[in-house]
Amino acid sequence: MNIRPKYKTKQREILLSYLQAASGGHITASDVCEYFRKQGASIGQATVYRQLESLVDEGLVNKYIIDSNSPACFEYVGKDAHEEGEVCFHCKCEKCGKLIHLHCDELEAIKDHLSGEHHFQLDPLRTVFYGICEECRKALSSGDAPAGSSDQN
Amino acid sequence: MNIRPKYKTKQREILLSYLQAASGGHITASDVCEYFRKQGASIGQATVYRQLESLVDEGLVNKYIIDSNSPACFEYVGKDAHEEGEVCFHCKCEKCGKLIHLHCDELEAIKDHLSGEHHFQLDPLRTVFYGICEECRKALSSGDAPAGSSDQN
DNA sequence: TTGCGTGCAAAGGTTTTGCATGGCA
DNA sequence: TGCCATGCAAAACCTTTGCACGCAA
Repeated sequence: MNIRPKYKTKQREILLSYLQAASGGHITASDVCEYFRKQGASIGQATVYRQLESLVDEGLVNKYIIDSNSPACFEYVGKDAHEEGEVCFHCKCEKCGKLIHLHCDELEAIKDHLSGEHHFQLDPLRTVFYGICEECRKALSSGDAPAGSSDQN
Repeated sequence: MNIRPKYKTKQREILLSYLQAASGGHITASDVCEYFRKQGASIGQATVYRQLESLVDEGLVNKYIIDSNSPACFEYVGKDAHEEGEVCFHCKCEKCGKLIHLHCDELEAIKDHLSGEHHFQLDPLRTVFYGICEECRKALSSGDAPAGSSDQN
């Protein structure tokens, strides 16, 4: 939550608009670099990481760490969501690696439960539910390997 | 959940007994290497990672990722918890690194909820709730940094 | 003009991989 | 004996850092 002076640079604007456009999706640092390349613009990876870090500090962007050896994901959440109690949970399929994005009151309730009963202040931003997604479960029960499985991360 | 043939090697046994002895604590790959060195035994880091991966696959050990650029932590959870329907959830304090074990019906209920409503089959063994534990929250709200803060892997 | 932001390249650290050897069953 | 596990070293990977230059204010 470092509020430091911010210049309005071209890189920051493009990055921010990209994140906003992809709102609800998950973007990695290398996605950002690729996007800039496609736009004909260019950016150094160091800048990407530094800008993303700033945006996370400012609360405009969330950072998710799904697995230790896959790159961190970023997602634009905006100022409102940050100030609101807007909570978002993530489910990660252990089989196909898919990341599912959930807004759900019942899940939010566990936040209160953990806080009230277990005195633990849940951080939904960092918490990822691991398990098996619908397609993979179907594929598993219907015999064997799903279509494009075998991946992971 | 790969059940592959397992040989009972010296390295595996020492590693497993170390993890069991440190049950409830969190251990990194380099901790393991150091432990072997102290024991007069030796092990290659590749073996450490490979064994840990196997143990995680078997459900004997859980893997926790606290921060993208700090090493992953491992913890022995045992076979019983895995084979029984006995569900155990883990809360990890992002501040002090403490790992809290929870047996709780309400948390188990989210398993059914995710399955019923979101068609996602939760794997409690892999899932870790991240957040702030009671002591750290108190320490944070009561002014500033807690006693031995600033740590965390 | 000031000093933050940028870019390049190199470093940092963790984790993975290839290949020959050793050891369990 | 057959195969898996091991160990070493090197690679791969994401991310951070140093330093000089460019650009916003």
